[in-house]
Amino acid sequence: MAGAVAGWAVDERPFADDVLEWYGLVARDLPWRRPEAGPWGVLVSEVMLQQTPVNRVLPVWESWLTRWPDPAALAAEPAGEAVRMWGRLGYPRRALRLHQAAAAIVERHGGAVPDRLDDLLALPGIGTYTARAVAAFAFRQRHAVVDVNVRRLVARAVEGTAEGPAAVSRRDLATVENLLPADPETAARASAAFMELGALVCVARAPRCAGCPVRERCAWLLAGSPPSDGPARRPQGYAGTDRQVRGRLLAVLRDADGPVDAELLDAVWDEPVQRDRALRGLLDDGLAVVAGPGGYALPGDVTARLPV
DNA sequence: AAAGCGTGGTT
DNA sequence: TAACCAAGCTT
Repeated sequence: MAGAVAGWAVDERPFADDVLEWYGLVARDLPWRRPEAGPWGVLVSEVMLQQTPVNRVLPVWESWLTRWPDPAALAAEPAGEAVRMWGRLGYPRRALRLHQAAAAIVERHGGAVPDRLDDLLALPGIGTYTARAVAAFAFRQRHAVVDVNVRRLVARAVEGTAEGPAAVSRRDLATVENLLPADPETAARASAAFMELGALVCVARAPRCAGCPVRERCAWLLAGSPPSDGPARRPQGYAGTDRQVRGRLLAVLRDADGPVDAELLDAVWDEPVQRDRALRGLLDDGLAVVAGPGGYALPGDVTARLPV
């Protein structure tokens, strides 16, 4: 058994074992991975991490959990406080939905984060990825947890292609589940390890294959690292979009203690049609409310001035 | 089911 | 420097 560990030939040893061994050596000590984080801490971290890098989440997560150590504490405050605490994490609708999720957890589950996949999935802002992540990481269940990192890792290591699919499919879930060890606790750890490998080594731009624990069996590397064949993803674009205007408007509301006059909002964007459309969007989404004649505020910041 | 939704670091 | 990229969800 040349090159074998404990009787495994390289291609017989489970994929997850190689990744788990690597994970044991290099895993980051992230606060939401510690047992004391609890299910609420895990849930909050997963929502904050949606489309947002770890380093930016860390300080906000700490403040959030200190102020709102359980769902009931958050649900007891106005939604606007959640939006304000969210700060500049981006996609502030997540703060609103996290507040709604906290209320739903209090109402439907007695204030305890549910441990069943379908109960998690029914919460606002919790989709396929997040529900599985919470069930696996907080409750140590065996579920395929497939995010962009895992899609890319599987595309390369298993399928031999440079890029993963844009969205999760049933087939992806099945493929990943087949890679999971049978024991739930080990499977949960493996799920974190897959994501960590995608985040630290099998990265999008310039993968660090030399330090990869599965380089000897990676289909993409064995095929000579062929470039992506599919069409290029169309760029996001941000400058000049409604998103940028919404961001500026909301920043003004967030940084104020209470209602602000419309003139303050007018100052953030010259073009009135787009500005009004963006403001209307914030109102429609519940991220802002009318606060008296010509005034606007975060939801809950409206105490003194009410619409006439 | 494709498009909308923030923000900032990296290359 | 402009483009890319980051633990997605919703409609």
